[in-house]
Amino acid sequence: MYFTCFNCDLTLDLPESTNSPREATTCPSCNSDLHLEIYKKCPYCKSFYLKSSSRCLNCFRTTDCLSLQIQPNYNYIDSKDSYAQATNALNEMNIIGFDVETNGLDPLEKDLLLVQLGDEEKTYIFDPDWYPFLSKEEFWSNNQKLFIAHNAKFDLKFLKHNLDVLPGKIFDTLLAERILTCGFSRKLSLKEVAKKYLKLNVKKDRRKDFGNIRIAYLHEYLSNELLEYASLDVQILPLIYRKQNEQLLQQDEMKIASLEFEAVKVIAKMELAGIYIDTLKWQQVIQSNFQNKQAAVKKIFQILKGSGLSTDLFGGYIINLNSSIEIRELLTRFGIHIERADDTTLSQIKHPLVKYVREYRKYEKLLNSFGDKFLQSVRKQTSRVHPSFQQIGADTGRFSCTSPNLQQIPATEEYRSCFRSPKGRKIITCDYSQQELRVLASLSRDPKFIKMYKDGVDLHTATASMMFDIPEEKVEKENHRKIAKTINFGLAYGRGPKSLGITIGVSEEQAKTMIEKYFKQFSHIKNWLEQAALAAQRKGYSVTLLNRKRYYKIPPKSDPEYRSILSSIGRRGKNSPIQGSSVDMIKMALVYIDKQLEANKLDAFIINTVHDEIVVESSIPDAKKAAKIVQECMERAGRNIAPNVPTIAEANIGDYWTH
DNA sequence: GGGCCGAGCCAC
DNA sequence: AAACGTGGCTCGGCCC
Repeated sequence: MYFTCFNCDLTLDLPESTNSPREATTCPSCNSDLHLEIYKKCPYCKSFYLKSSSRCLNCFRTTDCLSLQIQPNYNYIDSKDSYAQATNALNEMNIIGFDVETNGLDPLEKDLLLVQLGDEEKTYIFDPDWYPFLSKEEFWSNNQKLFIAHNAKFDLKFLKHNLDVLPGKIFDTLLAERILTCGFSRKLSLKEVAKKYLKLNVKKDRRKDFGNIRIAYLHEYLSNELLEYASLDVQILPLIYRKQNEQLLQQDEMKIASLEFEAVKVIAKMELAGIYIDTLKWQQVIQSNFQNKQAAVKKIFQILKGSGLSTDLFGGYIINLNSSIEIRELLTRFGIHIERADDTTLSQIKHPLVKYVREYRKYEKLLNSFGDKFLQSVRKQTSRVHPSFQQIGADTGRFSCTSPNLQQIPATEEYRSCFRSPKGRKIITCDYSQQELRVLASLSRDPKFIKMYKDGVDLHTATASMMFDIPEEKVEKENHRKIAKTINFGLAYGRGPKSLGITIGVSEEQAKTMIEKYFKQFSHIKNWLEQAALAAQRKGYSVTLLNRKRYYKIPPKSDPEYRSILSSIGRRGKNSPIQGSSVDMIKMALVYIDKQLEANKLDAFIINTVHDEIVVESSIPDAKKAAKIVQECMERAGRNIAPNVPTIAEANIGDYWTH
């Protein structure tokens, strides 16, 4: 039995009979009599991990991988009889593997070629002839049945678009794997997952096989081999499910998994719905920012000319204003020496040239990231964009978004107003008020912080009043309140005195004093943050209010980066429960909203979500009702996740996405 | 001509 | 003694 001293990291091999790990055993190295925990040695990577843990936190392997032989076995449905046989069998199954084959990734542009349903014994393969019948089957919505899919979002989008049905209960083996190994690994493909749990080598990606098939010639292309592989993909799903389900129970992550499995349906619908773009307005914005950029360029070259230095100061070619190297070089010629040419550095230099370079960059960035290229992802027929959300994109549980990333649209009316409602409809924007700070209040149970939220006072003013010990009416907005606000928001990031000092323009020493004043008032927050950092470093993971876990790779003490990695884990350990619990909350809200809008048969649907915000498109007559539902659902999720702190969501009905 | 990476910057 | 958390996109610059 191995023990590790958390004070000095010495690992001891002690006899099995040693009593409770928490007992005051003295460490022979540092004499610490605390912090001893029993460790097991991993048979694969030989590292140590907590005895109570079900898997090695270093390599994440379990010792109970099974080896199995599995033979493809399928029924290709080609008659009324075989269809009846298949649906009878499916009606009897409680665990149903579910997969589809398509000739492309975009459900709005490409075809659903096959739908495969079955268990580990047999797969029933349905071609498009059967969709009209299949769509009427009631097993889809039967809550006794669990549909197992790998990356269900993909299959659900094609199913919804072609058959207009969605399964009631889903288990997504990709999401399950992400939950189980969050922060440790991103080996999420079916191939990797099958290898891990079944020691099975699944053949290559099926997409390439089906990619070129045109639906009219489907039958000519389908070979036994193709169908066998399509069948195997389904047959292994229930097997993987059983293994992962057990792991989820062991790691106490069933609750968070159930939430993610409910949410995946909502995300699939949201991606299909897309968001309407006023492309004309978008082009006008591009035009105006292009002119702004040109104006900055003109100013820059005027200054260059006026300085006596010509534009060929780079050996005959004109300076590339997009190159930070060349910008730095240029500034050197003007007697300005900088190490980095980023905006924070440039913002401290008072020089007209620098001013216009910053101006140029600003518009160049907007034109590049939010220019013509963005319009390419707009679907011409409908003038809508259909971005791709990664449901657990960040290790904290947050969504990430691509093609295009709707979570980084500039928060200005100029850009946001391009995301509008089509004619005769409305946009509802609803966001949580200070979501992360309220979550921190809930996590830390700080009585003063919670009271401020219960009293509904201005949080930053009230914290300023307390930390500077002055009445609220004496709090200066640009001084005390600003400092309090900066500290409040910095808490969730593990921000230190140096960075705080730079932001509010005081010395590091002064910043340190202010943080001390702050923590003197909010000692529970101080304690919680410290404990969260320590827990992450010691246990190797953080947890959210719904027990979502994020694992950390703890380096060996011999790692030259050991100290810096460990403090990084400390900061992430502070941030992850806050950010992650906020994620739990908004995902729960998304599920509630989707259910309520449907239950009330409203012509309204979710079109976007950005961390603490949900955007819904609605018909005009339903808008008020929908907005009320959105707000209520968000607040209900707040009460569920953080019951000890009031959660406020603010809804706005308008013609476009507001901020 | 494509892949990769860091710099820089957009969001919350 | 420090050290601001989570992403995606585009570009320059370098490599093969």
